[in-house]
Amino acid sequence: MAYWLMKSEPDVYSIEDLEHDRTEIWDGVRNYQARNFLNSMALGDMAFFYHSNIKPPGIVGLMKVVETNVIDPSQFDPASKYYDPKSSKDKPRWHTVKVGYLETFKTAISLEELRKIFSPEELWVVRPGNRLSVMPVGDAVAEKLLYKIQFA
DNA sequence: GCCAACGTTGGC
DNA sequence: GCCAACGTTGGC
Repeated sequence: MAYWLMKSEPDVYSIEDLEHDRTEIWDGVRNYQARNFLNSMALGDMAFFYHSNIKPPGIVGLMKVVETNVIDPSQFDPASKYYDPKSSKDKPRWHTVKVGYLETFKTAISLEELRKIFSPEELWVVRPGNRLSVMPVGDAVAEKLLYKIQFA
């Protein structure tokens, strides 16, 4: 089982929204590196939910992958901001996963805190200028995070 | 609101 | 295939 970190702007979709919806297709990723990570996810993988573009940004909860190889429906929807006219139904460009809500942490772990605990090599989200919205999290890093949350 | 980082696009 | 222009992300 692998761990991931997935970013979302809470104005667009927050952990509270996911708690309400229980499961949701993680749509709108339009970056190939991020998509490749989505493609390599397996059932039961865990993902940290990261709130971006908010004060303070940080990890706010945990979710799990409940369905893999989901074709992102927004790529075919001309009304969607994620519409991709270059994608076709026979050859969809954008696959994603469906995630399920697990928990919202009592205390979020802010980016500032993450920078104190982890090096940029350990955790990509603390890399300066990092813009990737889906990234792997190493087992050791994930365990540290989960341990920290337990005693927060 | 600013701006650095950086991915994508398109002209050549 | 190069690279300048452009657009987006996301922290501050």
